[in-house]
Amino acid sequence: MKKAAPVIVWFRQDLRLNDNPALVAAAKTKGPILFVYILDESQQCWEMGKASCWWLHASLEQLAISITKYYHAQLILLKGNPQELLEDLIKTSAAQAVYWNRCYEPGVIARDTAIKQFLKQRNIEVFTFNSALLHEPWEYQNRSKQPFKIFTPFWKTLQTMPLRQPLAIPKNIRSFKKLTSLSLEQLSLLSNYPWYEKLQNYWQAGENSASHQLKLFLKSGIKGYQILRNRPDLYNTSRLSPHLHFGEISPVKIWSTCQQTLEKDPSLNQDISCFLSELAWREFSYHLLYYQPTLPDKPYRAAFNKFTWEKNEQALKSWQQGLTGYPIVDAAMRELWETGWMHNRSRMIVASFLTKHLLQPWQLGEAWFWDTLVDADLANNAASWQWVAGSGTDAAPYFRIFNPELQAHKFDPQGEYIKKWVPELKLLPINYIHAPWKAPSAVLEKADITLGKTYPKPIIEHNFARKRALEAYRKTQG
DNA sequence: TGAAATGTTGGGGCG
DNA sequence: ACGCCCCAACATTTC
Repeated sequence: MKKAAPVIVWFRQDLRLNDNPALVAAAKTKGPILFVYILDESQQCWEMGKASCWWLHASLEQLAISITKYYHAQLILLKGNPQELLEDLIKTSAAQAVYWNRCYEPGVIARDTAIKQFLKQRNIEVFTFNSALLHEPWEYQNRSKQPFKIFTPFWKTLQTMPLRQPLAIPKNIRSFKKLTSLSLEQLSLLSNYPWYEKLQNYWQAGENSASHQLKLFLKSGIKGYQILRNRPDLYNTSRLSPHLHFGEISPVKIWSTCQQTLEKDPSLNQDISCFLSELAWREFSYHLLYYQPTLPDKPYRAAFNKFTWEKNEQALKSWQQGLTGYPIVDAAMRELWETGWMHNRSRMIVASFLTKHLLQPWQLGEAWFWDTLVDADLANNAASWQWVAGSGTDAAPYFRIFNPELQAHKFDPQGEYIKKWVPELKLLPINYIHAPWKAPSAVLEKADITLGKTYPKPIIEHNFARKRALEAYRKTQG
């Protein structure tokens, strides 16, 4: 029998061996496999944020370990222009086919389409798969065969669509020997200043960790999720977002594990359904981005093109640094800076504050999140900012302006979230911790606080901001 | 996956 | 006992 030709498995945002369709398909060829990751420096796609770079570095390290452990093989690391690097690799290895799992950022789609065409012209086979989504963005259709614009019918449709089972790690594959690779350090994903060391206190990248996190969540976080997911002071969200973004775990795996958990404990029905609907929001974002490639830059609804934002560097900076004088906003922004992540309720509150209280363009908030979040994801980030700003489809209505003080009382009733992230307020009694500007001077003094010195006065007054936003937003109607 | 303004109701104080 | 007012509690409307 003729010996099977070598094949390339090109890892991208699928940094796992479990449930990896491209890897499974490549293994079936029986040819020796080259495992490759290419850091794209061809400027064709959205440049990664700094927190994402840190995560990628850690995730690649884990993937390389897994590949060594399972296959006694090496993950080849490269950087530069993917098309040129693949061409070189094919020349030196005599590989006959390239396997990859699809990505969905508009720039990446364009890049991959070109590479696929380029390779096919050279008689190299290309096989691509869905590993990152429950269903392909183009597989969702509403009753009139159009893309969805509203979440609820999208979610209903998703639940009726048959879903594949997760795939096991392929065994007994042959790996390609004699390779040259850059070292992980040579990818230069980490900056010289080790700011990111703090992130190591909160996160462990890699598919083992992702799978462990899912188990932990289903064991101790899912019960009561429907209510408790809104509490930034508690640990009741899955925190799987960065793992999902880099493909360390697949949504198919999450879905199927949830179904298994539900079978064991039917009383979790509401909570699991609610959690899966959050996964569906992720799908919805990808669906929107696929049909609206300008989603990250331009308002979905054209009426917002003429919106009169009040650009203000100082206001933006106060928001970024967590110095707005509104404890819940500041706690959230500092949580982000410290951990590279922010609770979803907090994200809504700070996004509402930036776009509505401060009237800063949502793109500025989006850019800050892009740089600082370890789970920064083009589709989710863009869709979510537009949702809050009101410029998206099926968005929050323009008049929905969060009152930071009320939100704080509702979702951080004991003030624990504030105490954790805004420690200079920790001595304030609960009835003032969410609104220190209301505290009598004796109370402030006792709590060791001087407003304007140890903690800022509110940079904007709520009622004034609310009315100003309503006025500005009203013009986008009709 | 709001908040604020406005409207309604009903119990209690009081003349 | 009755009408009147107050206002909390809840409901509805508006932004």
